[in-house]
Amino acid sequence: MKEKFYLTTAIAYTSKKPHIGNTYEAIFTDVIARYQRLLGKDVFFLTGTDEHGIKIEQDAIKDGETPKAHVDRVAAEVRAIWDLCDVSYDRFIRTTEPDHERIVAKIFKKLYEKGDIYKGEYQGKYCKSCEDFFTESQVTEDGKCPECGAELMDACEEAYFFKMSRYQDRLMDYIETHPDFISPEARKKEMVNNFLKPGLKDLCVSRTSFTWGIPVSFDPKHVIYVWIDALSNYITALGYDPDADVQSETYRKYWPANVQIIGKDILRFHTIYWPIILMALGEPLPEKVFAHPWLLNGVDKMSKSRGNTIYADELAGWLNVDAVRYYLLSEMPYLNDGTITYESVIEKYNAELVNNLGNLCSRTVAMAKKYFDGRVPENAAPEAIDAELVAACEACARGVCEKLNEYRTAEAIDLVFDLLHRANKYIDETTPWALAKDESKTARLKSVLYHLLETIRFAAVLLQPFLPGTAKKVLEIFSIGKTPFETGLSFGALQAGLALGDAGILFARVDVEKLLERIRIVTEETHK
RNA sequence: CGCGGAGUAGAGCAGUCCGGUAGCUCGUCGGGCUCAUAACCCGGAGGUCGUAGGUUCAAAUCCUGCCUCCGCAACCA
Repeated sequence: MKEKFYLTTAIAYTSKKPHIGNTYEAIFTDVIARYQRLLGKDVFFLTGTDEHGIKIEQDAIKDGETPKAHVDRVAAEVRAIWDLCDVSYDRFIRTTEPDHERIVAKIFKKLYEKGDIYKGEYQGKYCKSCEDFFTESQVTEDGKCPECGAELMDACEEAYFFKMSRYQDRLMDYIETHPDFISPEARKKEMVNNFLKPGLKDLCVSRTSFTWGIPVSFDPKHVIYVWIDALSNYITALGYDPDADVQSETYRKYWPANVQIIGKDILRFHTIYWPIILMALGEPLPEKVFAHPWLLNGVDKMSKSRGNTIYADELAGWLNVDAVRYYLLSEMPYLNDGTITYESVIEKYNAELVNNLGNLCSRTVAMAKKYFDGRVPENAAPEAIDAELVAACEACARGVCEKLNEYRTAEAIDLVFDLLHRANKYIDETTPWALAKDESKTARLKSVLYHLLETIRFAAVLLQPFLPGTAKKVLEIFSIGKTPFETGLSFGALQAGLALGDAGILFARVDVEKLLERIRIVTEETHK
């Protein structure tokens, strides 16, 4: 039986259309999902949308919609962007699905009956104009509303709380005995030092200040607050039921998750509250929670109010999907925040996709057509330098797998592009155009072209997780489809005599200045 | 002394664990090549490796102090 691999993204909040930073998470996770499938595993990739809460209620009113219409619209936008970006999820869950709502209500009830959830009072500050509650730590230094700056009034609201402290020691044990559970390492220290060591406070898990949520079944003036609702998606999507004697086949097969990929902003919820909820339910914990950094526009955090938001679909429209994927994957650091600007995306596109990858394919296929009538020649007269190229391919394959196993996608994809650079250099070293002029060197010319074509095929196999669309096009030159790593990463698999397809133009060159100008004009129009 | 990360060429980064002539990409200057999408390949210029000390034959790398920037610090989706 195939080994399973279950991975999830955080679910996107359907308050507004997701920007490129949100999209990064889906693409990053997609790379891991595709990689695991190419390794031959039975992968289940879950993503979706978080659709309850006061913000959505408010945004819907602002847009003159019902909350339901609002989340339907935004969820469709999220899904359209994920689809456009070739995010190969197996299931797209929405927290407004009846099955999810039903199970979450049951989970809440079960935890209440176990005594993990109790009724108490939520102490806080309330802003009349924003109609929103804030905690002491959220308000401004002089005690004003962090949103609008107005005076705040003391407020207290009846609410249900989760007894976090009850599970604190068990969670500490788990973190200590599973050193890879919270990753990267620096993030683990933040969680342990800031929250666990000082001692956990109980978590407020219900609200009465809004109604767009899942009602507490035994006390319906309360709705279940985001944590239990949203986090549970990872198991409700698999058919988990807290009251079942035997869990569904899907759940038994895939849970616990091999990795849950999230943004660093919601680490606490996924490494403290979520594991504790699972412990309370008596379910196993995920193997790993991986927190990725953020993507900043220049030095600023992206936000609609700043007008500096970049969207994946717009960017893909200017270039193409794999240009977006390539930029995000190669430019995003492992720990620190990454940056994105239109200019940097276009420059990277020209330098690597057009000049390195695109041109390598173009020049190699052109030579194969010219010298060998578009057929793969045999490796007739190999020399030492060819072995170097083969060794580079094999080292690249090993390196890509090592890096992907550590979720270091930037370093992994860079290795492939290093290999492509090596292949371009090999052309200069072997000067096939000179060999072509001397009939006595035809055998050697065959070997050179064979090695080039095989390197391109090899690189395309490795590019499949990162740039699926491009990899597919390149593999089509060799008349092959999706290729698992096990069979694809063996240098020499390419058969002599094969008729090569047409490479065409993989990536068209872009004039940076002209395109930036067009983008500037159009974005000013649409984002007014 | 709350916890943690970072300061390396004009920009963006690697190297620091296991001290030994400072490296990569972009930009810039020059050369080569002509198979290719004016692409590709080679070379030059450009850095007191935040700062002050210490250890050492030798420090970007180890130790100590200081400066600067950033993340986290409990209900922010």
